Amino acid sequence: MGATTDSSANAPRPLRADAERNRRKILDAAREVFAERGLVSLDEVAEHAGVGVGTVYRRFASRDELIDELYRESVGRIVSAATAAAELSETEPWQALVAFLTDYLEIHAEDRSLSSVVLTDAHGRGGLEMGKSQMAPLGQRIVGNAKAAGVLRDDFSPTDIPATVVMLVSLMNATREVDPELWRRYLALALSSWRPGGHALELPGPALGFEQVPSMMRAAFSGGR
Amino acid sequence: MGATTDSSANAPRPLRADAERNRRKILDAAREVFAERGLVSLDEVAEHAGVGVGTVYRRFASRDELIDELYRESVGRIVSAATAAAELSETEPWQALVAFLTDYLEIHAEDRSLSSVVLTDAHGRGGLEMGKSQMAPLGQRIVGNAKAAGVLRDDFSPTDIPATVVMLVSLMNATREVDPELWRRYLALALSSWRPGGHALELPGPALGFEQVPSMMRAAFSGGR
DNA sequence: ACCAAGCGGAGGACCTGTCTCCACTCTGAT
DNA sequence: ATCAGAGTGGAGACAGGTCCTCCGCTTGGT
Repeated sequence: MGATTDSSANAPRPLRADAERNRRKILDAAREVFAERGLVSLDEVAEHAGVGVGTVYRRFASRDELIDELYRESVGRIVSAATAAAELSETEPWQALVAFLTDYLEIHAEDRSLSSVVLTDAHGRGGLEMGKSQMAPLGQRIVGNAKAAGVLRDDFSPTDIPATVVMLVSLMNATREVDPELWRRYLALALSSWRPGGHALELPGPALGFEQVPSMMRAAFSGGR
Repeated sequence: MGATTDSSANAPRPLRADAERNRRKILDAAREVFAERGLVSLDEVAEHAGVGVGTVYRRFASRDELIDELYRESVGRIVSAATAAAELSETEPWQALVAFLTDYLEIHAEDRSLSSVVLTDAHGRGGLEMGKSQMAPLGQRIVGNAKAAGVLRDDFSPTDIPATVVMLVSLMNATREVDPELWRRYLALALSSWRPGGHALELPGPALGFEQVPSMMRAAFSGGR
């Protein structure tokens, strides 16, 4: 039963030292470049990592495999935030809702490509689906508690959360370069529209300057299609 | 001074009947296909129009030229809506704001590609810039009147309008197939967050069903990048 | 009946991204 | 110190997409 070097019987094979070093370089480079420029090509990741394309493709069969590897942690952080908020919502339902959305959007603010990985099933190879599927029930519980406590208008629906996330993340992606904190202003506005009877929150930051508007529009809609 | 057939001296040349017919077919096809699928290639426009690619390229030097031609009217409609709202805002400032945003977004709802043409300068050949430049002052006047009348919170900024447009148009583009009227719900929520002290409006339609959420997410973020 | 204006659409030029291949280099066990 | 074989790099094959040209054939208008 004893193996030559490793304990577990089905250990695939230890990577050679230089190979392991390159693997790390690739993962770090990918994390960095995906976070700031989106899901670029593996050729670009290779260049950023300072290795050849061949090296990247030998280590990761496809970009999707690399994505699964990279985003496991982010998905975990999101699920933790949601779980914590769901628990808090038993006693402090409004504060839990605010905290959840704030945490959730802060995580997205750190990584430009997170929205396409986490909010759709178009990328990755299924390794993240389990984590993602936990979100809906947690969201329902947070909304349910808030409504039961009377801090949300009656016609509020749990799906208003994802719809609002779409709007805020779209805005966030459009204003990343120009004012990376701007989404907080519109989150505060959204939240204040959800209270029954209306309940104006204080806005956490200033609006955009006039000269920044074209750049936001360009980032939001230049893609065409 | 007399010309053979036409009055104006610098008339370039009358188009042959079949050529004129094809020109119309191209324009109509482009309007239709741009409205429902975005700014697709001229090859696709040609196929949709039932003419050869060569015919399209002989008539329009580039896609941008075609765009200028097509969207002159839409820009005109937007400017009219804004002008009318700015005038109405002298006497009915809140209603004017609501009407302006509703009209503006309804025009966008009819045409998927309008946002990339009208809200950026990335498409077209400059023929629409004059119209677009009229928008900012009209918006400022509408906001100014609303604030003077006390129907907008004090910290509301004129640039909150374009930021909100980015959010609502992004949502609209993501929910076109699934629920083309959904944006009205979130416009109502946005508007009610703008009133001083809070003022909950009635929501004009239901939220999305749970099963429609993934499709919205996919449409919003599948692009990657 | 004639012929220039107009037509279609195959295909060339170019771009971007994915992935393979193989001559060479380097690691690490002996 | 040696050397088997794991690991490397990057040119380039391939796929898919857009733009645009070219030229033999068709058609409208006089």
